[in-house]
Amino acid sequence: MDVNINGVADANGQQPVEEIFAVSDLLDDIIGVIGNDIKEAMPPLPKPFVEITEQPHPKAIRFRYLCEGRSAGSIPGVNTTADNKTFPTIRVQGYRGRAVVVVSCVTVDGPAHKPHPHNLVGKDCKKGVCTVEMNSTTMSYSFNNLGIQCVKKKEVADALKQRLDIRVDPFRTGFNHATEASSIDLNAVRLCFQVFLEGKTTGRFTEPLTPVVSDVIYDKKAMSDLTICRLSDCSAPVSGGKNIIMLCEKVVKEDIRVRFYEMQNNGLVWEGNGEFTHTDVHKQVAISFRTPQYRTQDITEPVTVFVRLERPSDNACSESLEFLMTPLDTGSMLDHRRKRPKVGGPAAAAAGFGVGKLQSTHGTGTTLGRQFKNVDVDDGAGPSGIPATHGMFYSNNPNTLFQTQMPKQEIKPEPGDSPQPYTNTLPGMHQMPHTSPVPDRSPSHLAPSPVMQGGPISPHDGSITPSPPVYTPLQAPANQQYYQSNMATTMGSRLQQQQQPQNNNTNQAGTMPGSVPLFEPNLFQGWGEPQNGLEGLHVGNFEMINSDASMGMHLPASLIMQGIGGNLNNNQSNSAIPSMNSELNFNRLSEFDLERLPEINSSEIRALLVPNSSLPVSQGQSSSLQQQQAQLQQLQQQQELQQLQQQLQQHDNDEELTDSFNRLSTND
Amino acid sequence: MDVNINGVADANGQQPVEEIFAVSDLLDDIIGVIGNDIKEAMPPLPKPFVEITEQPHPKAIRFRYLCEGRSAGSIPGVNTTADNKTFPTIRVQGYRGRAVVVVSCVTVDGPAHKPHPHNLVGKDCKKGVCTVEMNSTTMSYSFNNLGIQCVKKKEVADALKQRLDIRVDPFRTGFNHATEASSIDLNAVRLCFQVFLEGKTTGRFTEPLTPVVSDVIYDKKAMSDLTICRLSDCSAPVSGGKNIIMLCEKVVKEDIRVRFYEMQNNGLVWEGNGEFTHTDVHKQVAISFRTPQYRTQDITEPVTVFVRLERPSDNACSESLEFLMTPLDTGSMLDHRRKRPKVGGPAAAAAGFGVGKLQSTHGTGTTLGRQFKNVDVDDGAGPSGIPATHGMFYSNNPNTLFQTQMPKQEIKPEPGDSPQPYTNTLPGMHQMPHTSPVPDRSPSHLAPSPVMQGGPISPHDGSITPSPPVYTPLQAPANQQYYQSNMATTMGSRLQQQQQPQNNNTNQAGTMPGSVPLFEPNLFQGWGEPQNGLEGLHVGNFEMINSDASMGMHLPASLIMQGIGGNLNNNQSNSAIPSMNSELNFNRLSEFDLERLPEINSSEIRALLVPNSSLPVSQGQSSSLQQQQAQLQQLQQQQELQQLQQQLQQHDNDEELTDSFNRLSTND
DNA sequence: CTGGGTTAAACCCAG
DNA sequence: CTGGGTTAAACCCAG
Repeated sequence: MDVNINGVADANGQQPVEEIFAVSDLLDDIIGVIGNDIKEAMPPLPKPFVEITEQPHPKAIRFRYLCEGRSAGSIPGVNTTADNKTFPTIRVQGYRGRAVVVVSCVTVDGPAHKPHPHNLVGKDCKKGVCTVEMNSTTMSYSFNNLGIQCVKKKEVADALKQRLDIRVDPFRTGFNHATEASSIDLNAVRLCFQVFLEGKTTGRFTEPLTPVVSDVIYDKKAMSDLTICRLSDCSAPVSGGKNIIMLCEKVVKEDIRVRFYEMQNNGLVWEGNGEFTHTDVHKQVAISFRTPQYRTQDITEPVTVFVRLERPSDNACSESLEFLMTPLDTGSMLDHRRKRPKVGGPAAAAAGFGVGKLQSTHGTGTTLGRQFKNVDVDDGAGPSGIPATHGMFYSNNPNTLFQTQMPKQEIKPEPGDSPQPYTNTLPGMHQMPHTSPVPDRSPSHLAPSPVMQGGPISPHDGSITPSPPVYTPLQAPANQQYYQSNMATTMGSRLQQQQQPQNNNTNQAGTMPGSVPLFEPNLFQGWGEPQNGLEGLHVGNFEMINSDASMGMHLPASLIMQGIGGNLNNNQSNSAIPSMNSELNFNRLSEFDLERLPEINSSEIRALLVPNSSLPVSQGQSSSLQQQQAQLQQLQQQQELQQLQQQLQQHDNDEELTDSFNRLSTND
Repeated sequence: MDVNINGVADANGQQPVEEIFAVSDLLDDIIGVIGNDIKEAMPPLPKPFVEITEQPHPKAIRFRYLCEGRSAGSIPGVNTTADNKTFPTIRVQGYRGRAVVVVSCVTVDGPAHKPHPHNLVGKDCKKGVCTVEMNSTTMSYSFNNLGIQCVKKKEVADALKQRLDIRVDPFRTGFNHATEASSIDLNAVRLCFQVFLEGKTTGRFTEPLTPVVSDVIYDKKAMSDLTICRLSDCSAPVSGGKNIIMLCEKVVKEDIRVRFYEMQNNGLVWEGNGEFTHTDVHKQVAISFRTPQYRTQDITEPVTVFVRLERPSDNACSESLEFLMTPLDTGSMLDHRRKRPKVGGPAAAAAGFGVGKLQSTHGTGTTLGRQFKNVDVDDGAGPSGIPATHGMFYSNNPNTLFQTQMPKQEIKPEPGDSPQPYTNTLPGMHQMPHTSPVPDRSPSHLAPSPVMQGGPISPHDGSITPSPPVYTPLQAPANQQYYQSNMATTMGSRLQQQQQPQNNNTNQAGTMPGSVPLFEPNLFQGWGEPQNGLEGLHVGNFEMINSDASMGMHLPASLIMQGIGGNLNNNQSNSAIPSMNSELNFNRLSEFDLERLPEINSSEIRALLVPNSSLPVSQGQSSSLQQQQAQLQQLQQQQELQQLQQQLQQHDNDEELTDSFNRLSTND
């Protein structure tokens, strides 16, 4: 096993970060030297853990249905930009050596995240989960082709049954939730990363680390931002009551507000709501409302205020548009008719003082009010002109963009929703309010050694993400850490995130008091299954986790593989090989066909590879030529569902399944 | 067989109509006396025919999917009102006696209307077709529970296969169109009525009449009218260019126009279009546009014009709203600020002269512009205030409402699209431009005999629909008959309709030169099937047409049944029985179970009753627990489709099917 | 091929 | 239960 003594981090961070680098590097090296040999001899020793160094982007992709018959795209990293694409990335801390990662979708709600029926699809994905071997030197992996293929409601049970079959249930929640598909939010998932380290036997990945879940990924389709597309008018008299139609992206008529407000010296000096009932919301995409009365009727010049959409349920809001409150005495406006008013920017230009003639003097016929669509994350200079993060309007800060983009379901602040650090740790990272510090856990290798940088596995491996996160906590006021820094600058939000409670990571230490006992020795073993026999099963390719053969496998932790070629057994040579070459080797690994691997000699495994179409649930769903009456069909579907549910709930008692497992575990 | 000599029609029509009554009644009686005995001996004799006395309402119901698991509703008659519900009704002319009707959906395009995959569901419907025995005295039937259950695109082929199986293909078009499901308009159907008269053998309905198709029925869901819901403003300066947002029902952005126009003394004096591109159409339900310049800038008082939506592809249009063109010199408007302008009605009240203040002085916060939704057909006093049918604006006539409500597909004028007479015929009825007159075909019994009126089968049987049709031809200018009367009154539009070419009815006479040979002796026999043997098959219940046993039946015309109870064999007694009683008996007829009928002794028929799930097409569509890759699944679906298509196209060569038919036809 | 708008299919609320 | 609005699932266009 290769030990990298190069502990000097790249000078790309602030001073405190670099100090950490040195310490963590040292610890890491020690672990690296001592290595696996002593790990098992000393169980209570600091355990390696997984961290997410680049979170998936919360809403960059649309979930795709299987029927769409196309790539589901690749989830980008949250810090992705046009010229620097990033991807969800994890790293194992406190360990060097071979390791495989199984990525699957889990439900948003934690801490016991349930298997989510949606499937991961892409290069290394089979049966809805992604399985790869990490770069065993950088101990990092960047998932650059992970798409989310959504299942339809009717197929939730089937999908979860499949997950059960491959025994992917990171938090051992079981599959009872398959019973009530409607309870599962199909518009949001988290990625769950389960890392398995190579154990005593070469090629067998028997040592599970605590699974780590990502931030929430929302279906871009389901979740449209609050967006004002157009206003029929950008001005109204101070007296209020002017009828205005606003075109917007999809809103929920019972949960939307048109808010007017005025800022002065970064302070809120007035606010008022557009008046409308929910019958005034047209097809979810337009609102006709009457303007509120301004705080005073006594103005002689137009006053610039702002309008935006707000969603009461989660305090989300749209970008703010400028809006002109005009004096009551409109007689003077004739003077302004042909000249642009001085106040305001483009909004004022289109304000028109209520006289159509003015608007007709500029504009091309396609501009009406202002149009904002697909407001870019990088658009720091938003049109609102509101100072970043102040009072109730902090979310106009581009850094808080994601805060304004929550799904329509009421979202309650939850520790797991807090942003994860997307990069290295800081001293306070493990000092969560509700968990004990872990003194012997230290981050290591915040930057890869020069020889590894831009290495073959992933271009983003080991790069300390240089750009700041562009989001802030979902519910800032509910966040204890939030007030530690009221700097909304890059550094500020970065610090803030790094000091967030790390609910998903708090359980990394198996010995941590009060934490969920995720490190019980038999945690990742099957439920109620005998453990004997499995140790002796050699599949020869970790790819097997994704093949049908693994369906009968009893421990997701038992990722059993042999080295294929010298590359992956020898980290040193791996890192020295030109990137293309080693990448190809790595890829080829996942393309191996079970049939072509001579190492496999278990006919039992092959037996399991035949599709289990004999299960009653797969029958009867066939749509035959006879059109069935609706009642009959529904009855059948209910029966199928019940059967499926029984399988999911009572799989331990299911003779067929148990038999398969028993046959497998007593084999080889 | 009963002969009704009572030939005096009810005096509910115009004079010319009554004259026809007398003639047709006489002929009808002759036919009734001579009866079936001589019919076959003298083929060219006047043949009985079917007429639709009440058309189905073109857009009253929404097609429902099977999966919606609910009643699909009942298609009302076109003349239905709140206190006088009507239903699609047919009548057989020139015949008295037992007859059954098979109703099925056919495609809109004629004259060779193809079987439409959508299914009829309701009381007497099975396998997607409705089969009832008519009242053998009134020779009329009112279908009061006919719903349309739509099939999804993917199941078009299956649905058509089922129609093939029950041999319902009124115009013998075959089922090749199942190959290209996308070519079938799933948002519109026609009802096709196939009447079979009792032949020589009692209870066997072997004499098909020419099938008759109804007017088009559109899916209410798919076809929203052009409707202006709101305008952000109802006035604009004569200079034009004022930005206005209009909220509307779903429109197609490439096929919509906002038309302004001015009427004076029933003449069009100005028109102009709202300026917008299709990026200004917001989510199909809102349009932001700029007002056109008025014909003159030189006005001192506001001028009332109209706005409406127009769909160029089919010249459909919405109701018209009033709109105020305001003088350029807005200085004077200060004088008007607190008083309502004299011109115009409600639109003027909301006009506001471009000053928000005015609007705020009235209105309640929920009214903005004007709202028009679900404009009722009976709303003769529309808000447009435009005189009926004049110049290009004839379609503001409430009588032309349906003209404004065509589906978005480009609709070309087609003879078959012309409205059918919903009641009795006029002298010119058969004198179509492109078909020869049929001298020996006469309508008969336009009104039932007094004893039958309000009879047991349907309360609407025999009533000469008293109210006028409320629609006009789809493409009035393209209609030759249109200009024969420029009265847009009730009588006028009625006359006009009655003089329409009757494409669907032109083929009623089998001897008509140039017409499709619909009365070839073997027209309704199976394709390429031997005809022998079938005559001898007694099923005992015409219900069999809807049972699986009939799948093997070879002639849709061979509706073979025996009388059940004395009622139906004796028309006289039937008509004398209290309505409930005979209706119940009639209903019970359709509830008979095959198993309970002792008459049946054909094991072959029973063999056919097992679902043909062994067909390859019904397999493989099962969604198994194994999530298949999209490509694989698509491939399989294609294969299934191909198999199905082969069955549909080459069913004559299909051994399995042919074998069934042969077994059936050589049996009993 | 992708992103993303639109239609067709399901679902479900309110009367 | 009905009518009919809304969501979820498919489809498909434009770049």
